[in-house]
Amino acid sequence: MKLSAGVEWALHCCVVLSQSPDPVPAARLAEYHGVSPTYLAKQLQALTRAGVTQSIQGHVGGGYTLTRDASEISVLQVIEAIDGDQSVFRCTEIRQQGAIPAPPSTCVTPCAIARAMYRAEDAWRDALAATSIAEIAADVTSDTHGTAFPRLRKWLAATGA
Amino acid sequence: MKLSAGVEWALHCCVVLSQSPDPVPAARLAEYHGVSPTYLAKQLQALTRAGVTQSIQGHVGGGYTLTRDASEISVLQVIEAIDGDQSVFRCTEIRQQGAIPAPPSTCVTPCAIARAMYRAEDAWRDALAATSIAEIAADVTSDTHGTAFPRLRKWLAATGA
DNA sequence: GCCACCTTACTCGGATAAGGACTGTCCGAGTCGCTAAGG
DNA sequence: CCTTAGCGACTCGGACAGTCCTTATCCGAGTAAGGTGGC
Repeated sequence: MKLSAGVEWALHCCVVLSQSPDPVPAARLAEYHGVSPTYLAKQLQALTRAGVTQSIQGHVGGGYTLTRDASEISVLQVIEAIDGDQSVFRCTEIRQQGAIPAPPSTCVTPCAIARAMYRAEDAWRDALAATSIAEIAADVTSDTHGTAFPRLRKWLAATGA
Repeated sequence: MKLSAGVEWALHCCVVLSQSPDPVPAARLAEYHGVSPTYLAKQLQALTRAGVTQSIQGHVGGGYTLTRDASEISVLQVIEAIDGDQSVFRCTEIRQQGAIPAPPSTCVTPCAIARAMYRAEDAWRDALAATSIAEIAADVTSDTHGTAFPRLRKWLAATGA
């Protein structure tokens, strides 16, 4: 089990976008992070489809912006935008197959194994839903002693002009 | 992101093994669950490598048994045996790449994004580690009003004899 | 001088190949019980 | 009748293809600004 690399990229992009009032083009985000521009574009499109970001097409000052304040965007929303909102564990109901299949009447609730997996998954989702992009940005600020984002904004303004 | 189907199989097999004092061959487990015998064998071998099960080779009464009481085997141990114990989220340290790389001196700790992901993952692992195979077996018993395991043991004895 | 049109440059968007992991399979290695021959 | 060597059947174990999804890429669709020609 592994999480798509695009999730990491998308999260970093959301943090960057939270620091820029102006739209930022996909190519600029890719250049800033040193990743594939075309593949990053795919992730940004997914974010837009999920309503996390919005895009301004055509027009020189175009690019991507967040649709709402960074404090209103959770890490979980970004992950589900990229990776899908389907469950990590998928019960195939093998209890209803094989030599001694369980009668459907006893299968109105998920099997005990699936319940345990779903419980753990809920704990995972809760933790991710409780963390917002704004909180991560605040952590980055304290990690870098406030140096990261001013430099970022300066770079964005320089390349944008 | 998705969890291997082998994880579900392995969990079901552990529950079955917890109900059988005698070794159960891989082919019998596959027949009981209605899954591919050869692929299930692969999962059982992984469980043995991880020390969750032990195998008795040769000799007609051979097969797999649990290495310890089902209450001492957590769901997490089974998952890690099949799927590996590597982290779901893998930080590629893109903060140190691109246009404005972070100096390594500020990267002694994981970046804020990775920390958030690891926190959520710890919550997931904690929930899985807190659930044992014995608890799942107890849930199955109550789900089926105590009918499932007697029938299972009878079937195992019948086909084994 | 003013307006409308066209060209242009820039941006996103979806459809299209390559690589790797999960899925599924096969045959060889190992071990104990049974059989049969010899003492 | 007892012992022992050989045979056989059954089991696990690791090495080998097929298929789906992730990764990576390309070209087309859309938009607004700026220039140009006409009125």
